Amino acid sequence: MTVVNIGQRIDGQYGELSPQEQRAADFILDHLSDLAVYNASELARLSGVSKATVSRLFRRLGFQDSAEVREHARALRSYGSPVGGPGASAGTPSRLAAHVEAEQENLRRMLVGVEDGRLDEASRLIASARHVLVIGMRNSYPLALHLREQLMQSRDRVTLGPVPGQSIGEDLAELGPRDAVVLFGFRRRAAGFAQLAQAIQRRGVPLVLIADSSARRHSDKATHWLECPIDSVSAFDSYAAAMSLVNLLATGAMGAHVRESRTRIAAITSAYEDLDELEVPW
Amino acid sequence: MTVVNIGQRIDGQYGELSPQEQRAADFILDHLSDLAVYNASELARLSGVSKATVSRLFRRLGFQDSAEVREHARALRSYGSPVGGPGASAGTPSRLAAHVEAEQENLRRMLVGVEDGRLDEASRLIASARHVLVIGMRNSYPLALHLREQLMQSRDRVTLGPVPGQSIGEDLAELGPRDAVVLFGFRRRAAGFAQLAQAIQRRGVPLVLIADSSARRHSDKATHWLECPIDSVSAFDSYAAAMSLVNLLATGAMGAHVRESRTRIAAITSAYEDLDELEVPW
DNA sequence: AGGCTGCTGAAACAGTTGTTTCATCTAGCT
DNA sequence: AGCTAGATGAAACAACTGTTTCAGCAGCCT
Repeated sequence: MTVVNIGQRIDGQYGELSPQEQRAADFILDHLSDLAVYNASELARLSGVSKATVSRLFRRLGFQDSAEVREHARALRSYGSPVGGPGASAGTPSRLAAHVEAEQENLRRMLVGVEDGRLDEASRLIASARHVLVIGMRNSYPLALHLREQLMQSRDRVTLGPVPGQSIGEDLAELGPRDAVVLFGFRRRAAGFAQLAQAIQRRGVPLVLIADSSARRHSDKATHWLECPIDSVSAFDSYAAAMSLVNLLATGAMGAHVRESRTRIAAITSAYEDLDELEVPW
Repeated sequence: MTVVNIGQRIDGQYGELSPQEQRAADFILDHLSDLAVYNASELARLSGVSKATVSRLFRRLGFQDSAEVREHARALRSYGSPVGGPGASAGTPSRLAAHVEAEQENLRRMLVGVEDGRLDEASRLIASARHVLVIGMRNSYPLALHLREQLMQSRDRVTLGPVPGQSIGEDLAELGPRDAVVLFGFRRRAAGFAQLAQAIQRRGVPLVLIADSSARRHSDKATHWLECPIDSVSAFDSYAAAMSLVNLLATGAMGAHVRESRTRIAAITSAYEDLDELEVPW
């Protein structure tokens, strides 16, 4: 069974629609991807017809009422691929597609939560801090590790904690207001996380906290709070969006850094060289 | 002038919000990118609070009424489209959008390169191997680390190499045709990569090779070749899609594994428990 | 011209949404 | 225990939304 979406329905009977109905239909077609955002009254107002006409149009298109259209529009909204009906979901391919769709949604959400300048501020902080300490435990550790490596491309004095056999306290003891800590705090945080965040705050060290929504309660201890979803259709959380955020942060820090450092050229060049570097012959 | 969006407003006073208000705020944060789609009643229903609470929350956040929130949500929604602000775009917002778009493209390509059964085969191999050795150096190391942690959720005998102070040769010496190696080989491979791959092949150990296109020349040494793009608009490669692939592989290995192991229930249960686990009190 | 048909928006109306009020409840305090 | 302050949802209500009715109107045929 193929789902016939509203755009197709309009195309199918555009000719039989009355002039005013066509006007409304035009507007709908022009805002298909946004449709869920408008209600029927607005549709009427924005397309310059009466509410009555919109109401009639929906009927004509085979919908029971405007609520049905709304519902339909929301189903459309999660587009990304005009994936087949839900029936096919049993098999492998759509399981993978669902996975990818979830990732894309995570990316979108990550972006929205970060694009209002937070990312830039955090980048600047990291770029200009005297010393940067990156902390991540358990599932957050690979992210911390990766961020540290990337930051090292454009600045020095970036350390990773905790180093085995040394407490974080020791790392922290050397930091002050002119330094910065990047703390990853994704779900399944180790015990002591709150104390750690608090200790950082008390020492007056600017803190960039990167975590999923479960860490909101700690966000007040951070000077910069970057929320990143890790939702997944599988039993494991997915850190793809987080990985993407790490890239953004490292990139941003490099960009911000170069403005105020004489190492600018060297930094950029070396990073780009890395990119283009030919494989070493073995 | 920075626009203070609703997400920031919530973060700014999350602590002062009442429990129910936090509940509603959580829902809003989780649907920031979608916010324009919901009206206040739905927000109330979906987040499990009364309409009154939602109404009060909006006030608390500095909005006149829900109409203002709606308007605000629509303004937010504008990302992704060429927002068009003439000079205003100053790079930042669309730079981020471009980044996310590149990530999504990587995800799609990763999926296409993997959904023809390769992933399933690799998963089954990993699930049924006697011993699994996961190897990743440099930029691939965080991925290897993460994969190892995830695989440990559903099976034992998963080791990570190389361990500092020990050569990979030693790890490898104990492996044979009934074991498996997962080798990450993303761009900027260390010298010796080719020899390593060859050594694995010669020992007859099944090899899952995960890397970007630059490693194609090594793909013939692998029994399972999973290509994953890491293209990025920035100076750094992005491992988001790779991270996503790791999730798929770990999930698949768990799924394949349970079919032939009595630890099935335990494995699934523990993984799901992790998911739902309440935060430990600190 | 007259009669017919279908399109249309104004208006009436029923249903829904969002705000405010109010009684109840809870936690903290004495 | 009694008291207080804040939190909360039910309910009342005002505002808005969407459907239906209805009268006007334009086009068309005879």
